Formats: sequence, structure tokens, C-alpha cells
Amino acid sequence: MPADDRPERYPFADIEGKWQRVWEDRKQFRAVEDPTRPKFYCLEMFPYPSGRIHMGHVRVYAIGDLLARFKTMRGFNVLHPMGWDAFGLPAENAAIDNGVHPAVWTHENIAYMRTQLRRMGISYDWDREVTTCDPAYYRWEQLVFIRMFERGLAYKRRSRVNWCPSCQTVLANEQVEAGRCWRCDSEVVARDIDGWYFKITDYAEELLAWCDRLPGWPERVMTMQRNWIGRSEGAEFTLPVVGGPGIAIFTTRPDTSFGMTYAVLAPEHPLVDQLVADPGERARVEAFRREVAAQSEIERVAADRPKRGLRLAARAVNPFSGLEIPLFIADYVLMTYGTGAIMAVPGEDQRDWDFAIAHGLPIIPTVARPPEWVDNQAYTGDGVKINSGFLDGLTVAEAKRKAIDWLVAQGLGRAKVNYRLRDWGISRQRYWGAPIPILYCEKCGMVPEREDRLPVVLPPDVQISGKGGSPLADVASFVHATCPRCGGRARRETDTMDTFVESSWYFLRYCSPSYAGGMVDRTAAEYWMPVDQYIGGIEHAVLHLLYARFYTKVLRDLDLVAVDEPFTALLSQGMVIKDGAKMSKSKGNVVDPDELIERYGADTARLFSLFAAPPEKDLDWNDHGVEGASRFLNRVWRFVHAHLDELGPASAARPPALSAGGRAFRRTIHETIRRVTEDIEKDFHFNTAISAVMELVNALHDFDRASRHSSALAERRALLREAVEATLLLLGPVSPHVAEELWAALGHEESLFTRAWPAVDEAALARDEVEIVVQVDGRVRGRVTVAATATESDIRARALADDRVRPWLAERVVAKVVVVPGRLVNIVTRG
RNA sequence: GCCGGGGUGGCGGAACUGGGAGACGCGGCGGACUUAAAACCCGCUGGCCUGCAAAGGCCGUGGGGGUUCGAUUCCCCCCCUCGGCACCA
Repeated sequence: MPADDRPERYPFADIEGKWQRVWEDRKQFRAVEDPTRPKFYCLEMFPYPSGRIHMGHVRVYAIGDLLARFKTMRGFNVLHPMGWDAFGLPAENAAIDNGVHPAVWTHENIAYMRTQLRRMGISYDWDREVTTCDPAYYRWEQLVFIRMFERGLAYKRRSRVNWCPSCQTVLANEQVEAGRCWRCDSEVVARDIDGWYFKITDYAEELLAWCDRLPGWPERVMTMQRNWIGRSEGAEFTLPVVGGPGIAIFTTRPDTSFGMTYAVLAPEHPLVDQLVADPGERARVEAFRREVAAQSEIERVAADRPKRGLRLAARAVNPFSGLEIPLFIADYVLMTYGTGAIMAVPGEDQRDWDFAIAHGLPIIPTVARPPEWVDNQAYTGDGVKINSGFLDGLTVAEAKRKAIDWLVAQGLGRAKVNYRLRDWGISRQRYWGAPIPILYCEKCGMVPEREDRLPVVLPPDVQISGKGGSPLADVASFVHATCPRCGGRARRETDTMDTFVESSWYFLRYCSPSYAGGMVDRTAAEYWMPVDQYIGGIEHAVLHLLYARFYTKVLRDLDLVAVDEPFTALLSQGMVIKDGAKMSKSKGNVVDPDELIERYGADTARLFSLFAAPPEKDLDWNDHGVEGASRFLNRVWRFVHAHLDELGPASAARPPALSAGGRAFRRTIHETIRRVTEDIEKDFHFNTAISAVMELVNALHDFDRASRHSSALAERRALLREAVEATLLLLGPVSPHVAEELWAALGHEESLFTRAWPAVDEAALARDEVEIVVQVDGRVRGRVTVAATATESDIRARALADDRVRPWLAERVVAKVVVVPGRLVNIVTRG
């Protein structure tokens, strides 16, 4: 864009650079522990150093900075740090594509993005910057890994995992979205592989319980976490097999047991081999297993897919009814949930119904159907038990309890709670991550690294091909080591940790970023933790946010921190949309923050991203809207500069008695302060807070015009000054540079951000008169102005007597008059 | 299928606890300034209708019903849409 077609604008580039330097020179945003003041830990999710910031970053950091500056002005000791989520695959892919070492690529990106963030003028304490690929950072997570290993919270096992063929690595369940890799969208395949796991399932109950104890979190995030954890109550019991070993069954509907007409095992269930004796049957089972294994993850999750199964020769006995029932292996039963085997009750489970219909199996209803029920599907509702022996006549809930009691009495089973949540697979067969501090000794076996030999540093010299296998396995100097226990020959683990491990505790490291005695200095953590306000995208609802909650609880149990939960409140901000789609290079709808700041300045970019939508909603980017934001800041700038002589330098004393117009204007000033404060504090409605400031500026112009020729000069000056100062203070957290500059122009020598947030003068809010709306039968027919002290009967009389109202009452009888003091009167009539 | 969010002017969005629907901004229209344009400043701007005008009427918050003096707001049913989970026994 050529410079000369830009509208005339205040010199934002000079101002922004100037104040960024001043704030930095003064170390104005340095956070120091101070037990005498209330603390506020304000945190935005740190970025992955991908190369450049995008509009989503601008939005989240504008929100965070608004809150940090606002809380500072409200008297809190604010911690507002920034760092880099620096490990991860894109760095490795860049190495493969361009031959740049991941470390070089990452550090170059960090350097550039740091300058971008500085140009936004965010109030970070840069002295606390944390970079997760730094050995001084990840050494502590290696130490915690060892502690977790010692307690069985980190363990290794071979199991079926999600493998991304493109990223050439394992993915955690949380990183698979509808059968595809969360990063590259490739179809995920199943593989049996050795890997390291964190025992997040040990914390399922606590993670779930705290979902109800975090009122500062959005309900939708908590719902997603609850669903992800997926608690279900039921019973586990042993299903006897004729002449064979019993099969463990989990069910949430023990009340329906009398309706169990067959049972099903997952194809890969280990008991299947013991149940199959005949070589011919064995071959059929093997063929069926191959058939199931061949289907991709996508096919597996496809809806309404016909259920395939194979009937076994072995038969089981329904312990409730005593009847012999057939046994199947079928693809609709998952080895990874419950016990990998189910009792099938087609009458009350749709999946079992579908399978029973397809295989001609009997269906016995065990809950009485409602009269209008059409019997073409399973019935899952409540009702009275039937066909159920000693459970007959009970409700479903009663029968569940009684069935469990019976199982316990028979010694067959017990009540059981199951979770959908699986352990967190943290092994990655990639280079750019924190090494797992484990060695394999020829004599001692699997041994954790000695703590005094930490960190296990990621070796710089490595060949990254992306062709599969952990690149570290080819680095002889890394792999070959001595056993920490016996000193003999040992090999190092060559998998690295999932980068979500680093982001599970970075907020703790900010409390004492260079502490050398451990992960975190307890005193600092006890002062700052937990994070009071966390801000970030909804995409992490069950990824980072669940992992960080889990990891914090582990650190608590390792006695490293004293908090149960890391984040007291969460603000989950929406995406930035343009032309109906998320901004992306492939769609060509990207707005580059650099260009935006170049053209309009950071203050405008911030103002617009806060004004255009409430933070939790998606923000529809609109170039005209940015113009509007810029126009507003220019309007404020021009007004202050046009009135500098009148406004300053010293603040004029307000005359004791104000004119009616003066009182009305002053009420607007203080109503604005109240509205802005409430909008920010109560529900993060920054868009309406900003619109309130815009209204104040409009009122300021009106007052200026109206009082220009007034003789009450002292009143005019005092109120202009009060209004302008309020405007700048309220605007400061949104557009800090221009506010600070104009604040200085008014003659203030101290930073605006060391000033207290303006207080509402309750006396200024008082009104002498109020306007009352008069309705007849619910329709507005007139308005009357009455004294604020008017009684209900005064208001009623005035309403009934109003000239505009009376014609609507002609030839009608007044049946009722509703008076809402200060608001309206509704006259209800009868014809 | 289950769970959660949402549906308001041409557009982004606002509306306290059930009380004047459409704040604020964008866009549009008109005016002022200017040789002219941009910028800036002022005014109007949901739809339909009556009126020369002043002014006024009716309709209107996805659709239908209900509660209420009064419903964008509460209740019931339905439609659409976005997001999450998805053979979880």
C-alpha cells in the first residue's frame, strides 16, 4: 500500500516504539514476589515458535495484556510471563526440507517472534522468559520422569498404538481426531509397539471430581473433559464357560443380565486361544482376526457399519438364568475398554440388537415397554423389570443394585467403575524432544539415569531423514553409555517425550525461571500459583488442559507444589475467521500482523481484535472494522491535542455546584467507569467495555460543543479534564501506547499504568429526574419525566393523565396498572 | 446417535434479575468544509403502511405453542447451524 493513500493519522509508529523502550528501560513489568500485596498470575498459552505470529496470537495476547494491565491498575501484584513451546515436529520437518538444524530453526524463529511480540507492546516480564528446548528446562522434567518411574506413574509397555505414517511417530489418544493425526491430518494406523506411558488413569477420579470445583472454567470445556474421562458405573463379574476358563465381563446394566442371550469377546482377547481347541476353528479365528485388523481406523469408526462376528464352538452359561448361551468374537467389541468382553442383551442395547438380528439370535426384553412402543429396536429407557427372576417388578435402578448384591453374594462379581480415559502415551520416535532418562543395561535391565548425571542432553549431531525409527538410535555417542547402577555397558532409550510434557509445567517454571535447585522454588510457587487467569484456544480443551491438570497433581503428590489445580480460571477464546473460514495460507485469507501494525499500529490492531467480538466467540475479521478502530484512536488523539491548552497542565479544581448539563455529563463519565469496570471484571465483555468508552468520547464531543460558549469556564475545564483522564485510563489496557502518550501530554510524569484504576463517584450517578415509559396493553404509548423520588401513585397519576396516553384509554376500562419504579408503567385495559 | 454452544438489521454485534429490541462499530444515504477529492465534522439509517409535513400506525429477535400486565430473556415441541465425542458395553 503506498504511503500517500493512507489517511492522516497520529504518529503511532514513533509513539509505540518510544513507549516500548521506556517500559523496558524502567523494567516496568518486572514481577517481584511481595507477600504484602495480593497477587494475580495472568497467563496466555505460550506459542509454538513456528516462524511468525498470526492473528490468533494477536487476539489472545491482546486479551491477556488487557487483563494484566487492568489488574495492575486495580492494585494487584501481577505476574505476566512469556516463553516458547520450543520442541516439536515442525522444527524437524524444516530440517528435512531445508537442511537447517532444528535448534537453529527454532532459535531463529524465537528471535523473530520475540520482536513481533515486543512490537505489540505486551506487558511481559521478559526476565522470566522460558524456552522448553533448553536443557536447563527439560532437565527438571527428566528428574520428574524418574520420580514417576519409581512410583509406577511412568511405565513402559507394548501395546496397540495410534501411528501416524506421515509424522513417523506414535500419537496419544488425545492427538487423534476422527481417525486422523491432529497435526498433519494423515490417516492413523494401528501398530503394536513398545512405548512409555504416564498413568493418567490413576487420576481419572480426581480429574473428574475437580471438574465440578472449577467455576472459573467455561462449561463447554469441563463438559468435554468429563466426556473424555468417560466415567461409567456398573458391575464386573465372571461369566462361566462350559468346560473352560471364566470370562471377565463389564456391564453398566447388570439389571438386564437375565436378557443376556449371548456373549462376545474382542477378536484379540487373550482368552480366545484357550477357548478354541479345534484346528479348523483356530484357522477361522485367525482369518477373522486378519480381516478385522485390515480395516483402517477410519473404517472402524464409521457410523452404521454392519457388525461382523464369528461364532465359537465353546458355550457360556448365563449365571442369572442358568441357560447356556453361545459365544462370539466380533469387531464391535473393543479390547481396550472394560474387560474386552461383553454380555449381550439385545433387548436393551442397540448394538447387541443389530448383531442379534443379523445372526438370528434370541431377544428377551427385561424392561416393560411403554404402551405405544414399536418393537423394532432396543429399549434403553426406564421401566419395570420383567422376565428377570428375582428382579421382576423392580425399577431399573433398584434392579441394578440388587443384581450387584446377588453377584457379590454368589462370589461372581462386584460393583465396578470404568473410564474411557487411557494412559497417556508419551513416547515419540522423533529427535526434537526431551530425551527419556532411561537406560537398558545388559545386566541390570531397565534403569533410570542417575540424578547427578542429568540432564540427558539431546545430542546436536544427528541425521534426520524422516524415514522412520528414532533418529537418536543412530547417534552412537548418545546411545552407548554406562549403567547408572553397575557401571557396565548400557544403551540409552532413544524415544523422546511428547512435547505436551513440557507444556504441562511451564507455568510453574515462570515462578522461578532460573532456579537451579529444582523444577521450581517452593516459596515462589507458593506465592504465585495457581494461575489466576489462563487464556487460550478451545483446541486444547482435552489436550494440554487435561495433561497440565494431571501433571500438576503428580507434582503435588511428589511434594513439589502445594496446589491441586494449575488454573483457577480459564478464558477460552474463539478463532479468528475471515470470509467465513479460519485464516490459513491455503485459503489465502491470512491477515499478517506485521503488515497490520505497520499500517495502523499495534494499538489499533489490539483495539479491533478486542472490540469486534466477545472473546469466547469466533472473531470475524473485517478490514473496514480495523479502519473504524483506527479512526476512533485518531479521534481521541485529535481531541486531546486540540484541547491541550484548556486541559492542562494542572488539574483544575471542580467547582462545587455544577450546571444541569455539567451534572449530566459527569454522570456519563462515572456511568462509563462503572460499565467498563463491570464488563471487564464480571464477564470479560471487552467489546462492550470498549463501546462504552466510545460512547463517552461521543458525549465528550457533545459536551465540548455545547459548553464552548458557556460562561461557566471553570466547570467546562474541570469536566473536560475529568472526562479525558477517565477515557485514557479506561483505554490504557486496550491501547496502551496512545493512552500513555496522551497521558504524558496532559502533564503527567508518572506512567498511566502506575495509576489506580478510576473509581466510580456514586454521588455523580444520582439522578434528580427519571423518564418513565408508559405502556397501554404492553405497547409504548408515551413517556413521562418524574422526580426520582416520585411515589408509585404519583407516577401512576402522571401516566394516566399524559396527553399521548389518554386517547388510547378512551372508551376502555382500566383494569389494572402495573408500576415498575424507575422504569415503566403498563396500563392494562378491558374493552 | 449422545453432549455442549449458537440462530437478533445489509454486516460484526448490544440488551441488568422478565420491563423502551437493535447500544457501539462497519457499510449506506444526505449535509458541511474544499477549486476538487481524501481526511475531518454534523445528521439520518430494521421492514411495511398513512401523511405535503409535523407526526403516527402495524409487523419484527429461526418456526409453532404456552406462562405473564409485559418474553430476545422462562417452559414445551420443532427446524437450522457450529463444535466435541462416537461400536466405551
